[in-house]
Amino acid sequence: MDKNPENKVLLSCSCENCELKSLFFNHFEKAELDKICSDKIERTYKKGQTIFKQGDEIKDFIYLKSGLVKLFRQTENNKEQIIAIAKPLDFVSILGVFSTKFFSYSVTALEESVTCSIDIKTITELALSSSHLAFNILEKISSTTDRIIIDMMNIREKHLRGRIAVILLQFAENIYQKNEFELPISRKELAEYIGMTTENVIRILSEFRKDKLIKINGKGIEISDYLRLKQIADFG
Amino acid sequence: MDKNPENKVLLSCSCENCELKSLFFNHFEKAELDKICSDKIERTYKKGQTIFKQGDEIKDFIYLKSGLVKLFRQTENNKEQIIAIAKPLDFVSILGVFSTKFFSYSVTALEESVTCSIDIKTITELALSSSHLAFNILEKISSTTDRIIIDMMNIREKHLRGRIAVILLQFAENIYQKNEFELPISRKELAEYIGMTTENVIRILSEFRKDKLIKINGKGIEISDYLRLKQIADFG
DNA sequence: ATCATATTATGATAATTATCATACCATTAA
DNA sequence: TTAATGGTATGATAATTATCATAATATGAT
Repeated sequence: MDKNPENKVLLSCSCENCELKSLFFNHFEKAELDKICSDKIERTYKKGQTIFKQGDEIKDFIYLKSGLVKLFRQTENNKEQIIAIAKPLDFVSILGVFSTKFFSYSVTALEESVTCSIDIKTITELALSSSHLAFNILEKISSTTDRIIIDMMNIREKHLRGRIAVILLQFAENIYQKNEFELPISRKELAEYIGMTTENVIRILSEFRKDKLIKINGKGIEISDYLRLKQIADFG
Repeated sequence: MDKNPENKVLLSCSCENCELKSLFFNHFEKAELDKICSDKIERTYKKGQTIFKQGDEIKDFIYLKSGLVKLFRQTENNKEQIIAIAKPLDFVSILGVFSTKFFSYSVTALEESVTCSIDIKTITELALSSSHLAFNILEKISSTTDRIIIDMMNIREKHLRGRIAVILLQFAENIYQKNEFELPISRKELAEYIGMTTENVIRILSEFRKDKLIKINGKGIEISDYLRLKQIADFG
């Protein structure tokens, strides 16, 4: 595949079968779709590469076609917090994308990922000319941020074991749809995600292993006792 | 003022000067505005009254005209968490209002409050026929939920003293725009808001009083040493 | 390969926070 | 009026979590 130094891959238009289309552009005529297609830019990022940084100007409306990315921010005291992990069909640009000029968070790829970007001016004009599009974006963005808020509140009320259980189940159920998966982030990042220290993340994963709730092999996790883990996630 | 048992007050239409208009309906013709006005319902709630409950069907799109309300939810284990405190011009229906059928949280008035409701079907139809409206709602809702997410993450990384400092400054700066105000919620609710126990909220308020950062008189709070409180909010 | 660095791992200890107990005060119901 | 209730207040103790130290393993760069 042909790559330029900026990880920019201009593909010939193939929006016909894109899931983005069925989510947002169903109400468009072919001519309008072609316009969007010709304006969109697909970019490929390797694991660890930055898609944009906190403080960057918001130039594009970005959507994840494939792969997995993390949204994170730097706190006032230079600690990192993971806000969310986005999977295909999720927005990468959510927070403030239509209400501020600069990103309040960064995004990096956790695995090889492909994004689809549309110039923010173009999508804004489109949204202002198509209420269906605006409404679809509204629905999608607000359900995403709602999910983030509810998840954060659920995590907050739990002790460390409960937090780890919740997050493992989230990976198994929402991201990989499997009881066996490779953690896409380090223990340190896991800690930044659910508000605890790296040492305690490691410690509790070890406990879970000793308690035969999970099997661990480096980043590989297998959930061996789903029900008990669920119990801990809900009440422990 | 004329009240029926359901706290419903049907006012003669006076949307001309309503702030809602300048926020969302600038692009409407007079005829359309009149339609909205005739459909809208204003309701007055006394302190402590419920506006809607977690699990209720979402029938209206609700907006706070005056007063102060709290948005809160019941966790799996029947503890309450305050999600946000909404002030005039804020939405009361944010989370999931266009993406789910039932409210995932409750709202009650913290002081005498007036809401303006528009039937959810009506506003949905309007949003689907006016991209400007849809876009304005998108902007407003997403900036509100963004604020909630960032605030929650800021609170999370802090120790108890920092959390109390942050929340006191939030009341002073965002809600009352004064260094002296009456707390609209109890210590217990404060605890539910920032994820700590009631006893520790009380304890730390006492500490702040002893350290001459604030003056306390029941629910009355006066910030005496803004700079030091700010310091604690940022780094303590 | 070898060095440097980051990640994973575990224990000991310190710091933070929650829980339990008690008391006082204000408000409301009987 | 008294009794009951809920909010505020404070101390003692227990539980939870973070920090510090150290080491083994893995990863990446040269």
